[in-house]
Amino acid sequence: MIKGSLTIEDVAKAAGVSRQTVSRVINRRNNVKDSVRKRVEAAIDELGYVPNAAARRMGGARSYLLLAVIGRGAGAAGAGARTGRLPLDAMLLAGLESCSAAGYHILFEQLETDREASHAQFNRALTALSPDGVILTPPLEERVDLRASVDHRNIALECLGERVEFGRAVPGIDDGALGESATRHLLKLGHRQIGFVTGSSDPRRSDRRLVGYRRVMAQSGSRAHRHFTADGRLGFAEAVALAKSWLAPTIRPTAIIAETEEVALAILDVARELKIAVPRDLSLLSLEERASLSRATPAVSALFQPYERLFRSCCEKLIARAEKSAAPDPDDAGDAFELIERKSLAKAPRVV
Amino acid sequence: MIKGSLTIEDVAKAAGVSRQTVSRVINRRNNVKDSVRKRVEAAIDELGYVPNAAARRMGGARSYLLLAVIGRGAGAAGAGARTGRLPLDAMLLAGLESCSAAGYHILFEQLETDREASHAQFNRALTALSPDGVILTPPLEERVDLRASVDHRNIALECLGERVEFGRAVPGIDDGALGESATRHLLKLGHRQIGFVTGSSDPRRSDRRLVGYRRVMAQSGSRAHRHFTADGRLGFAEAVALAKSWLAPTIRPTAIIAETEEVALAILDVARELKIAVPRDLSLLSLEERASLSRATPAVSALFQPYERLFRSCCEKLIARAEKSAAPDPDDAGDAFELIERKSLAKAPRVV
DNA sequence: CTGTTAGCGCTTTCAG
DNA sequence: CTGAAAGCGCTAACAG
Repeated sequence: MIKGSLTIEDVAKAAGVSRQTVSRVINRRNNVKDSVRKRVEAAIDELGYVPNAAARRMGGARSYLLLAVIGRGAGAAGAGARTGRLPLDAMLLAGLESCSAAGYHILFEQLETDREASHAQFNRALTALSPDGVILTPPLEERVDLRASVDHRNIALECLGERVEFGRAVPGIDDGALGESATRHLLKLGHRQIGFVTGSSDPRRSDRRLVGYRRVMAQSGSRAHRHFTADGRLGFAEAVALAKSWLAPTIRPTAIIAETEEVALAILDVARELKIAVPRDLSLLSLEERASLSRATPAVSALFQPYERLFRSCCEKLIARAEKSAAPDPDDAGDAFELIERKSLAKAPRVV
Repeated sequence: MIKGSLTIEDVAKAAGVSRQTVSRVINRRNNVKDSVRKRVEAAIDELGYVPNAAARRMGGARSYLLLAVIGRGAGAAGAGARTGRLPLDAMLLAGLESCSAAGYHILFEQLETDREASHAQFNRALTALSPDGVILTPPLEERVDLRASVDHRNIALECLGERVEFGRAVPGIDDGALGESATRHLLKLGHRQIGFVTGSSDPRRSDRRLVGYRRVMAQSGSRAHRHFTADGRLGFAEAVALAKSWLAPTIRPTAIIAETEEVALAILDVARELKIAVPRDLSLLSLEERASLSRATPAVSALFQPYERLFRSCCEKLIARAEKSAAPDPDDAGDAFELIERKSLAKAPRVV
């Protein structure tokens, strides 16, 4: 049988108080006498009462729901994680963890491609669910219309990361800094001829990374970025061809930054074929982290954006705001990027 | 400003009907005159009205929510998909797709390890969310206590796949059949000396697959399964050692079934080291599909369970039940397993 | 500190 | 076929 649903009323009766008092207890209000609170808590435990989320929402309070929005082409497709995309599985798990700890729940919504249609879809989700917070994942943070919708409904919003553009802080992961950071790392190892191979599924992000790379290269006085750079979005085959055209001549890069795992692995293959020893003759750095990099020979180092951590942090901030509690310690934000040093990085060879 | 929330009442006024009629229209009841229905629909469109899910639930109707439950250790951890686990990202995307098409939403919940605690957590989620349907993912379908909870609340339940055990159909993916199927495939290619290397994170599933393998091997009259089988759960290092001990001697398997992508890649490495040509001298079949298999040399074939499709099918069934509409065509269930033939399979060599 | 009174937005009755 | 009434379980806003 369906048990007629255990309600706040049942608990109130059992504890001999009004349901409002029970409500105060479950919402951790501080205006309840300790002895009463204990009595109520005991009743809750004994009956196994759990407040109903929908009813709470109806009461005019929070919905205890967070909404994470992803674009088409985010995450994996088919079998295994595709390259150049969001690590959805890790993000989901991170979200579940931070939410369940606080009694929240997280929902995902994947937006259609069409701009207008996706906006409508977004609005629909917003009003149907009335979440307490929304997370816009890359590259959706650029969608001003979506941000406006959230704002208009007075819902808390978070995006993954933040960067400075034209002197202003804008939401979104700092791809430029990633490009810079990777380039600097290689420069520090003595490399001057550093190449950059794109491959991400999002050309705008590729461009920003490329800009960061070029900036640092120019500053360093190297001109390699004029030769060893691919401008457009590259498929796997083009990446291979490009790598070959770079690595076959005598004057070639001593280090390459690969935007994706796939491209990194492709370059590794090309190097092996051309009998260029990695890392002795060629250093390789991937801007995307995947398990397969650690199993390659040699294992490929990666400098990457901590999506999982960023996502978790978004959830926590949103929950904190909803609970009106202090925001989680910003100190634990950690580094902007994570570096996993494996076997593909070495000092630049003496002779180029 | 918060727009005072567009309600069913507003639509009713705009269309000049009672809110009950509007309710009937949005719930696709058939007892509404066509002209009235059109008027209401026009009003809905014009105002951009979207029914609030929480309120609908409160009205005593469906919640339009599906709950997918996963165990600890499911899905990926850290960067990139771990091996021997659920392709969570693909499942999430599949779920989002089938749900959003029907106006539903799907939530995930990851259960703690402890049995009792996880049961409590499950119950909490169930009563807090009151979902219209629940999906138990492997290996949770074995948890009788969870199934009972769902049943008790009269909530629809689906699990990934179904198999026969002791003559009865039980929920859960048919791992035994996967083992059998893989073995048969290799047998058909003329192989007799077929090895099986485990590596899954779930020993119970490994065992079932192993049993299937052994059954078919025994039927075929081969005794290879007595020699080329690993019984326990293998880590990567052990898998490598095992593969070496098999492949070094003159009498060795001509084909190996690898339970995970990781193990498959390990065997590939060992074979290369030992100068055993794949697939000429050794065929390799992975029971797990990952993108990296396609990029290995040679690319590794895989016979695997269609988690994504199964998950989607669960969502669809649940929604159909909630809508009391006919269940989706069972014909489109597709094959039990999917085979991706790549370059690692060949006929058995003449001489062993 | 505690209880009372109103709803939240929708759907189930049940009458017309 | 349509409308009116009642209430889902909870929480704001007010009284005490």
